[in-house]
Amino acid sequence: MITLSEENYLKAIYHLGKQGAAAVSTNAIAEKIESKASSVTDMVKKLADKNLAHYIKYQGVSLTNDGRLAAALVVRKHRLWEVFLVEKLNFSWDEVHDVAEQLEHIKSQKLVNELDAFLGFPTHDPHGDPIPDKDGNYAPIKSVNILELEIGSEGVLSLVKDSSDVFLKYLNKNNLALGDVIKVLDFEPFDDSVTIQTKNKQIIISKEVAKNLYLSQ
Amino acid sequence: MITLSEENYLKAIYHLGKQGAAAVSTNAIAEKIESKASSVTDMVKKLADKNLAHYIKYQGVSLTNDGRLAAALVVRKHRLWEVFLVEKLNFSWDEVHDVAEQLEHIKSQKLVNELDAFLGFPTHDPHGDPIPDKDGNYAPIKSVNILELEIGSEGVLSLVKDSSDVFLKYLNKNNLALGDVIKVLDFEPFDDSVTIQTKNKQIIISKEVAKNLYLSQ
DNA sequence: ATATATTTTTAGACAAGTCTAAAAATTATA
DNA sequence: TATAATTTTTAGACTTGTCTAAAAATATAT
Ligand SMILES: [Mn+2]
Ligand SMILES: [Mn+2]
Ligand SMILES: [Mn+2]
Ligand SMILES: [Mn+2]
Repeated sequence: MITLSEENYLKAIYHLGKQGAAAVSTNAIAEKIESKASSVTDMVKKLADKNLAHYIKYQGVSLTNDGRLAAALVVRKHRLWEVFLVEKLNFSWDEVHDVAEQLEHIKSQKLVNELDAFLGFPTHDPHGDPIPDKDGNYAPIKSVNILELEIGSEGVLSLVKDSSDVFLKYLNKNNLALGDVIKVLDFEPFDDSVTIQTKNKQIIISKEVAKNLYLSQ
Repeated sequence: MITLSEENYLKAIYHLGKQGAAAVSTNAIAEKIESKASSVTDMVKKLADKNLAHYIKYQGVSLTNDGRLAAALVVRKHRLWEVFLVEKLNFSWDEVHDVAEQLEHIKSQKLVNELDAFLGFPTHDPHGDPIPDKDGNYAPIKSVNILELEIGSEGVLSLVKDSSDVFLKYLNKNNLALGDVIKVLDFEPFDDSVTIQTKNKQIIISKEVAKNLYLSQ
């Protein structure tokens, strides 16, 4: 049995492991999970004892196959619940995260799979993140960050990397939503801001914002 | 903030308080919650400290208004989730309890109220139990136990008091479900068993079974 | 290569929730 | 009403998950 706390650590390691090196550092986990390095060390030992993580003192952590599957299944639940909240319960995309953080820990195979079916087997959550299947797999992400595009190129906004409500409210305020067609008009060398066009309107977005927007096609 | 454990104790006291005396005994709570009397004593002190329960040493426990509302809201969530699982996710009535035990602790006002609306403001759960509203109130139960009826009287099965999967599977096996029209044909004095008719079929049910079946109209 | 800064681990403490065993209070019985 | 049985509480211990402060290891900079 994997506890709620263990699940949160597995998920943190899973996410940190994606965007970076093979081994994840104690401090990185502590920051992500808003705890302290010493707590992470303790927990990581437990995960290693349960064969969910590889751990070498001072060398960082990585997930075993079992650990990665367990983490992916938590992420699967998180994202399916987010879809449920938005599609069925009138939540907006900036309201779902905290509730999904609770719902992702509910233990019931049948519940997850029936929920998946009820939602029509969605492939992405309301923020464009892919939903792992029961084996923890998902289709590779094909969208590319705005900063890597050429001037004049166009695409559909299909993933926002930051799912914090502050960022999502910013997007709401600027009338930007998943599915919008966006055209890159200019890159400003001074501050790396980007001018984009969407819905016949031009707006300038900062580098920090651009870093979180991914277009496809 | 009320913890998960505190919610479970509140619920136990709430349920025990209904079908009996004003003050609930330590042992009764321990049995219901499958813990030990000493654990109950500890927890009950905490509930009293938080003004959720009235507690006098050796004299038992009862809920304050705050405690009763908190308990009713947990019960509300439990029953709404049971309806969701049966109506939307193809669970049968003997599969919902354990999952609802987890879901009832999810904290989100919006979630509960949107779920309620999504389900069409149901008044009863899949076992016929009433669903409290946001103020913890529900319409008084008007159904009456089979053992209290006269021979020849007829009614609709509208509440099963025992929601354990063993009992519900027994009902499934005997093709008895909520909404069935049932007629009382005979009471056997020897063992208090009851002969009933439903769907043009006669069956004999034991006293233990009859105690859990409530008919309305 | 050595000294300094940073990261990570260890040691020890604490809160929540639980348990067993013993003591105290209440209730039942003779 | 005195004694026995039962219930409830207390005392002390244990687990999980967390923290702070100090020690140890690793990384960085001269
Ligand atoms: Mn999320
Ligand atoms: Mn998301
Ligand atoms: Mn139930
Ligand atoms: Mn029920």
